[in-house]
Amino acid sequence: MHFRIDPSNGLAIYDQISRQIKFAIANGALRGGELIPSVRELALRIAVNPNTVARAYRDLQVEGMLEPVRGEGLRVKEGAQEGCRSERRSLLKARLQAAIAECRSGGLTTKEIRSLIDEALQDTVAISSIA
Amino acid sequence: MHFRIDPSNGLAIYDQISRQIKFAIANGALRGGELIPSVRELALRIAVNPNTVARAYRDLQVEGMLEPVRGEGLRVKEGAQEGCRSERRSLLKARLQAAIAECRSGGLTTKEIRSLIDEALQDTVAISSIA
DNA sequence: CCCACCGTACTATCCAACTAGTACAGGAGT
DNA sequence: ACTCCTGTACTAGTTGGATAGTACGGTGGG
Repeated sequence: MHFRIDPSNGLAIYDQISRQIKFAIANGALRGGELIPSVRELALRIAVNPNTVARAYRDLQVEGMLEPVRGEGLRVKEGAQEGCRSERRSLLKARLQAAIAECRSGGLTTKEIRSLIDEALQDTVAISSIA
Repeated sequence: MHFRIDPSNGLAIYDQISRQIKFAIANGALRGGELIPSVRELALRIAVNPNTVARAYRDLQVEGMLEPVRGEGLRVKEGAQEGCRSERRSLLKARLQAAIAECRSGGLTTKEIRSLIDEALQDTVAISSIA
């Protein structure tokens, strides 16, 4: 479970946290029944205020992805993976749509957009292989 | 010159304004020597505070895209198009890269990302043909 | 000359997000 | 029983973005 928080991302930090946890559940990095990092530990790890992490966890509970275990922490709900997979898809699609819509309103043709996307795909391959 | 402002975009409003003006210069909707809409007029049109528009205009002056004309307003600088074109490219590429990077960190394969992108490209075609 | 408009500047206010610090009830492990 | 850790709750302060309102110097046109 590795986190990457970017304060200048536009997205609120607690949103970035909850998204990344959803993604981790979606791809099996976190499984049903497994305990997630405690509020204080995660806050320390990603250098963020504990309240911000708690806010993300609360959101995830409301959405039914996590459940509390008395005295131990928060656990990934059994069967949360399907929900996370479909939500991951729609979240990421919305993000791609927004970026592409801005390209269109900027006057780029579909062809030009495709070429930009190909560049970006290659660049991000390079980045993720470094990291 | 048509503007579309989305307050929940993550981007600050003044950034959205300056970006869209750069894009308009890039694709020739605004040409060198042409006066841009006044602070007060644009603010009224997009239902935003004049200060916010003024902030965007100030930024564009600092970046060398606009120049003041005493008593008349702000004018697109002669030869600003090239700069705007290259900047449009890098701004949009950065946005696409960020979206794709989030897909990758979410555990999607390049193939899955491509399929999502194709969907998004189709959807935004539909949207822009409506608008 | 005068009025309308231009950009610019400034202060005050509001709000959401985030930070900071503290406190509390409950269970685990020893 | 004691200590440590868990989530949760609360107040207070900070920051950045946006709003509201006002004011100023400069210019164009009637």
